[in-house]
Parts: sequence; structure tokens; C-alpha cells
Amino acid sequence: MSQLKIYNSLTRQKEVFTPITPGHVGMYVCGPTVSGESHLGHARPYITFDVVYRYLTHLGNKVRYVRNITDAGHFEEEGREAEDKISKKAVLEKLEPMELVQKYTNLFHWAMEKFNNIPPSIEPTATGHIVEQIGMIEQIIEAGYAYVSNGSVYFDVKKYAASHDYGKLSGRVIEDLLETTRELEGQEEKRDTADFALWKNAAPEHIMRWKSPWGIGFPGWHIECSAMATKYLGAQFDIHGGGMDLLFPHHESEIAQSTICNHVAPVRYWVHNNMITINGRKMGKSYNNVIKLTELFSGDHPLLAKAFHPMVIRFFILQTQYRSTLDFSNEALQAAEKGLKRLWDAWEKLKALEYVQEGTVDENLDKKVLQLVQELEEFMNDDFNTAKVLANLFELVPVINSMKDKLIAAGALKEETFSFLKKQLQLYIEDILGLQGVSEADNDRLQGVMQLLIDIRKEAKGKKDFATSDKIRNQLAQLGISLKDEKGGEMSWSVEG
RNA sequence: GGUCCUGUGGCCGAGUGGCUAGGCAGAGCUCUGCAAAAGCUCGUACAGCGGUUCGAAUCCGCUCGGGACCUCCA
Repeated sequence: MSQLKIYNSLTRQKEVFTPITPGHVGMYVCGPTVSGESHLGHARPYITFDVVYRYLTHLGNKVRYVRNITDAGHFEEEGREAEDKISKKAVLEKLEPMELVQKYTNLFHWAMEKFNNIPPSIEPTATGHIVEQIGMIEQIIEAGYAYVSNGSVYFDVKKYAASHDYGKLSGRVIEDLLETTRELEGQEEKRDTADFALWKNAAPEHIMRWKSPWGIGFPGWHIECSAMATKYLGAQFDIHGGGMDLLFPHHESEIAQSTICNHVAPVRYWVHNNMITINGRKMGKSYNNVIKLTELFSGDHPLLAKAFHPMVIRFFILQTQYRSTLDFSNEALQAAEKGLKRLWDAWEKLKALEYVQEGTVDENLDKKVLQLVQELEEFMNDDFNTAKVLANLFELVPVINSMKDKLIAAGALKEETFSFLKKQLQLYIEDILGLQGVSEADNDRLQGVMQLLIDIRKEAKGKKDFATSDKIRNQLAQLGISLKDEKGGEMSWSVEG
């Protein structure tokens, strides 16, 4: 049995994964900022780390999966016009900030459920942990690595860098950071442009504001993750995940803050997913090329040829290794849609198949199937290579279909191979990859009606009354239900997306 | 400008020295009342140039292209 290896952004290589406490894994993933709707790009980390969570659990670990909700808002822009992002938007929409936060949190949860993502063990909110954040900032000040300036608190990067490696994670060179001159106003509060805010004083018009030892204000950009991760996972924990775009400054700063407070590197394995691109460009607000999840599911977007089921998105994302960029296009999504259907149909067929001892065992086939199935674990252990897992699953599809259609004798596989195949596919397709069928036919009445139509059509076909049998099939097709004749006179149907 | 990543067949995308990735689309065949599905077969791809090597998509160099981060960002 191979060992799980994870690519660690910190060391830039794959490392054997060893939890700090055997049998237990602490995992923190940067969650959404609920000042707006999630888009396709946001789907990637949550699906990626859902699979990581599922796989670690499958390996027998008790995993505490913490994913925050950023509801305190960050700055839209640094400097004079600095405004709390959430309060600013709330003014525009004439909503209470918390009403807005609730709305987008609900939408986020709804999307997560559609993706079949398992909810995290703890989903802490930034606003619910102001006390912890203030406490952490006080510790940093006491340690001498932060200073108060005009009601704000800044982390002293230069001082930290003198004794620590600031830039280790992101590959930044501290000298370059210190040299960078920016023409942003408000910088005069800082001793150095590379310093980052731990606490910001709030202008009177800010709606979201809290009391602190330094006056009325709100927490800085990076402190919430440090505070909540420390609280729920301890001073040092196993995995910290997030998008690659968070490497700097967010995660780099998290390391600095936590290291000062807890005197230990906070994270053992930093794991980062790559971006989803559209026309080769990162999907993001600043590029004006986002497709929101609600638009994706409804098809209501000029760039979309049609609506796409959340499972299709999940499958689309899992077809790529998480550290590669993934380019969006209608063509690619439609390919994913058909691929998922093919895989799922075969899986459903296998589920319904029972082992029969007939014919002789085809040793070569048996060996091939066994290998394909056994490799699934190997691929997952190789830095969660879901792309390779899916490739193997697809290689098994013709075998399953051939068994179903009796092109391969039911006994061509050894009984133990057959049951192993069934068991592992259940495990990998449903439990680990978390895939589901896209059919919306889970409706008893529809099932009954369809069975009736199938019976009538069978009778008609038996009498060579093709006019009737074609009428049933054609009219169902118009309703978006496809009826297929199978070998042996059986019929199957499915609702087309 | 600095740091880093990347360029695979019509599209998406695995793959870091020699063994068919896979999916979608396309072509042919089989099965079939027809259709669909399914099965079989096929395209023989690795930006360009040069180098290392018995052998490179895979290592090195250069050229060209794309991108990320350096600012909120999954």
C-alpha cells in the first residue's frame, strides 16, 4: 500500500503526509467572503478540498475541517477612501450589512449542497471571533512585532524578517518588498510599505465597527484566519488550503502572525489549488469575466450556451489535477456533461449487475480490471490525482457495458474481482469523488408512468406496430426524455439535462 | 520592472527519460425494424531552434507565446 503524498507549497515538492497526531487531521481552508455571490472560480477550492476531506476520512483519519466565512469585510481599496467592502455595498443596496451577509451565506451554502460538498466540521465567522482577533493582535504588540499608529495596528514586517523568513511560502524576497514604493495614501500610518494591517481604525461612516484597545475599528485582512485556525486547530495543524492567489500576501502574513503568537510554524502542509481561467485569463471580479454559480446552474449568462448541472461542474473540476489551471469553455463543459453521463450510466448498470458464474474466467481481463481498480488508490495517494482516477474509471466503462450487454460473459471475471470492482467503484465514484447522477427522475410517479409507457411500447414492438412504438419514443423525446432500446428487448430511459 | 508558473492532437486535459492516459468532437465497422445507446477500430499530438543522452513531450539553453502574484481576490 502506497503512502499519501501531498504537494507542499512551502517546500515545493511532494511529501509523504504524516499527521501531527496519528489518526487525526486538522485542516483549514479559506472560505468565502460573503459580500457577493460565489462564481465558478470559487467552486474549485471547495470541491478540491471536499475531495481531500473525503479521502483523508476514508484513510481512517478523524478530520476536523475548518472553513471560515469572511463576513467582516475587507478594504475595497487601501487608503483615504478605504471603506469596509460589506458596508459599502450595503449602502448601495440599502440593506443591513448582516442581511447582506446572511443572504450570500445562504446562497453559498445552497451551492455547496448542490455540489455535494460535505459541510465542514466548523464554519466560524470572522465577526464571531473579534475577541480572539483582538487577543492575537495584543500578543503581537507585546512581542514587539506590531505597532499602533493613529488608531490602527500594523505588523512590522521588517522586524519580523530580521529573524524570520518572510516570503518563504510565496517566494518573495524581503528586500524587494521593502523597496516597493506605492503611491497609496494612508501609507503614512505605516513605518514601511510592506507592513500590513492587523487592525484598522474605522471612519465614522463605517457600519461594521468594534471597540478595541486602539479605538473603534475593524480587523485587518489576514488576522481572522490566524485567530480562528489557532482557536480550533491549535498552534500547529496539518493542512491549510486555499487558492494560489492567496499565497501572497494572505498566507504569508498568516504564517508571520501565527509564528509570533504561537512560536511555531502554524502549518505543516500548505496546499493550493490553481485558478479557473476563461479565455486563458483568471476568472475574477477585477477582470470582469465572472460567471456566477447561479448563472451557471440556470444558463442565464451571455457566455453560456446552456445551463450546467452542479455535478457537471464538479466532474469538470475533478477531471483536472488541482494544481493545474483549468480553462472554461462551453465546449469543455459540454464534454464534461457527456462524460459524466457515460460514467454514471455504466456505474448504475454495474450496481444492478449480480455476479453469475458462467463461462470461463478471462485471466487477462481479470488481471487488467484488477489493476485498473487497484491503481485508483495509488493515484489518489499521488497528490490527489483525480484526473488519473477518472481516466481509469473510464477504462472500466467498456468492461461494465460489455458485461451488461453480455458481450463479455458474466463469469469472465473472478467473483472476488467482480465484488472488488463494485465495492471500489462505490467508494471512489460516490464516496471519494462525491459524484452523483444528474437525472431528475427520482420521482415515484414519473417512474410509474414511464413503466407504463415502456410496457405499452414493448407490446407494440412485439406486434411490429412500429408506428405506435415510434410515437411513444418520439413524443417522449420532445418532452426531454430519451428512451433507448437495449439488447434483449429491455428499455431504459433518462431525463435529458 | 521583480518573483514564479506554463505552452500537449479540433476542444478539455493526464503524463518529468524509453511502455496506448482519459473525456468530448470526428471517421469507419458491428449490433439494431429505425433511432439512440453500446462494442470494436482509427487520427499517431507534445510552441520553435539548438544541446545532453543509446533514447526526450519529459533534462539544459535560447527564442516566441500565454498566465499568476507583487493590490481585495478561490
